[in-house]
Amino acid sequence: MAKEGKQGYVEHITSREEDFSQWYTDVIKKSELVDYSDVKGCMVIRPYGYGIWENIQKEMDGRFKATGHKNAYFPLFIPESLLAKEIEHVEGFAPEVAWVTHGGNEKLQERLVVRPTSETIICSMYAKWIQSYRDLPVLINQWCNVVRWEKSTRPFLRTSEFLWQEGHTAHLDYEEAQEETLKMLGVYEEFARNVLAIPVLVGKKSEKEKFAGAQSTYTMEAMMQDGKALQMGTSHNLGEHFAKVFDIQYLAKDGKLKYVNQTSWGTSTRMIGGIIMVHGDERGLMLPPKVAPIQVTIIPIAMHKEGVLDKAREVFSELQNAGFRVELDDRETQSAGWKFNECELKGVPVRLEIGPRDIANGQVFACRRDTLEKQALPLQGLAESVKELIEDIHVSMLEKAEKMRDERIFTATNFEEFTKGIVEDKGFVKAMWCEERECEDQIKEKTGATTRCMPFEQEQLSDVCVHCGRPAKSLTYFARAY
RNA sequence: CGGGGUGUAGCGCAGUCUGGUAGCGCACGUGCUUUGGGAGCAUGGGGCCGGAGGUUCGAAUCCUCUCACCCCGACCA
Repeated sequence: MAKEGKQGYVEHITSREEDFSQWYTDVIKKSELVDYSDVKGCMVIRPYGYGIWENIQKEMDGRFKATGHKNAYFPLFIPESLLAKEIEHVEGFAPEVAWVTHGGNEKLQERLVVRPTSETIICSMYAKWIQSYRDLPVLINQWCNVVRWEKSTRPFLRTSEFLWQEGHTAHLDYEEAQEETLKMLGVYEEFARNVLAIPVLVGKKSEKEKFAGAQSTYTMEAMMQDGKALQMGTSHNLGEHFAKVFDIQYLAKDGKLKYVNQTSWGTSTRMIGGIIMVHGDERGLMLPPKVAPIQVTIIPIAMHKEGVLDKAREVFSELQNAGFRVELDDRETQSAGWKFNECELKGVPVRLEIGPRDIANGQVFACRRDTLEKQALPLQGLAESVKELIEDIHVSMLEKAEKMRDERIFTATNFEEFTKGIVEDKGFVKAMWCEERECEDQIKEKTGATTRCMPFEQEQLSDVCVHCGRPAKSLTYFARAY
């Protein structure tokens, strides 16, 4: 933010309290994460924004390798007949698929859909690949783009085209598939916490909210600073459903022909939207150090003075060799103050200032993005202190997000409390629920909230269903959602 | 698809009510001085006012029709 009365400030960001939605739009544009394209609902991810995605990919892919998954690639186009094989699935996605009707000037015999997800094309291949129990499990992931022709769109949160990873596995039986489903949900949860510094709620989706064609869907839900929920990842146990449709059978040890049990799980560029809405503040982005494209920016002060630039370059090399993603901002065209503000807008975790005064004292001046606290760090052992600083930033960002989330989770044992939690306090509400669809619809209509997830650890809050008076079955989180 | 808004320089806007041939801030070019929280002075370049039609001597401004985008809802990672 600019100082009052100071001429020449560049960016103004709408206050979060004033208009969270506008704040979000301002931040992503002004920090150069994305731009709007000419095609409605498609975003241009600029290099700085893509850098976050690259780091997410790297971190997550490492985890997939550790759990034995391999990457592969399947086609962008899916023949209509293939998609249409699974009726529940096609009904779930039909309203939002993009069709290819022509190849060059010729009309195609059969229309193609641009994949909204790849279950069908992958299953059709699995049917060929899997013959025996010896071929199982199949553990494959793909990084790709998918297209869903959404009616209304928002950068990162809901775009016509988005980047994601989708894991597709095939297993011997239901139990093994279930284990895989929960294992990958666990991987996502750990990733969100340890990489994105976002604490999530995990649990099961209601029948209404579950994936088209899945036996059961599990989710991780994060709370944004305006109290709305963002689904940041899902993991589905598909059971034998797709196997029966696509005829994926194997010969078991006992000589019987059996259907495989499958899972699929995915996370997308939506997570970047989550990072922005969980951590950002009045100055702009605040990136968790593990995904920040630039972890440290070095800003030389009074660059023209003897030795300043040399020392800055020295520090740059030292940190780079120590493995940090570091940038030396030696542009002569911008003033130091301008660079400070830009760093904050773009959410760089650590800013180092090096000026004549610091050099004389054998130190650099460090400012951390999360608290904006400044401290002098001795040049001696700098890489180590920066490492500690960065680790500390991650921890304190996570703690802050955790506090923010917990403060806005309310418990309701009747509908008055429920409405208050959703409408007035604008948060998540924990309540007992009868698991009836009708009840879910009424809640949506009256409060705007949807069921987010049913947690694994069940506790008994009240015997009365929150709304409709039928016997309560499950503890459930409700919230408005993005 | 409903409800609300906005289209004027690269970005953000004023001007529209009450028609008179387009202005401000930032950004950009050049020169000098600056550089520890968005620098200063001087000087310069850039717009057929979203599009089409109409009214008028004259339209950014009034009328009609269109197109695009944004926000809030219904649908979704």
